[in-house]
Amino acid sequence: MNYWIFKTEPAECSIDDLLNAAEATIWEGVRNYQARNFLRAASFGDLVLIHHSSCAEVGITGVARITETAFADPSQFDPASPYFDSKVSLANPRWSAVKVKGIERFNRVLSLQELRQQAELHQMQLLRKGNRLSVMPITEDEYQLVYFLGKV
DNA sequence: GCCAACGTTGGC
DNA sequence: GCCAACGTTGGC
Repeated sequence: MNYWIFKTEPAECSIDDLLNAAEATIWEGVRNYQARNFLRAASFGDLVLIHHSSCAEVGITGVARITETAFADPSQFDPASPYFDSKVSLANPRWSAVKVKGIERFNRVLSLQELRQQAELHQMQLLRKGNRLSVMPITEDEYQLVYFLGKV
């Protein structure tokens, strides 16, 4: 079992969107090689902390689970998609997607400021200055602490 | 809206 | 393969 943090702009796909979706939600549009490689490393059942970015209340808002491991991201082939990549073909896809299901919403949003106050979380990539990765691994201990804080 | 940090592109 | 220029991300 692995643990991850996925960033999302809530205007696009919030924790509530994930929780309200009848089916699993496709996590598409990742266009960074390092983030893509992390997506490919995700296993069925892995737990995912959902982080809201570029919004009024930035922070970790809940938990989701990987329900389908990496497959070719369909949006890379779709000229109508903002994630379209003209350099790929069906025979030579470049980008991957996974599917996730929302599990639960935290009782409050865990801000970056609050997370930074936890000495045990200082190693988290999410908290590094200038961090831009949208898919990041997290240790089990870090996950457990964040989950605890979110449910207080 | 500012701007630091970072990834990508492309000329050489 | 170097590196400057450029575009994007994302917190604040």
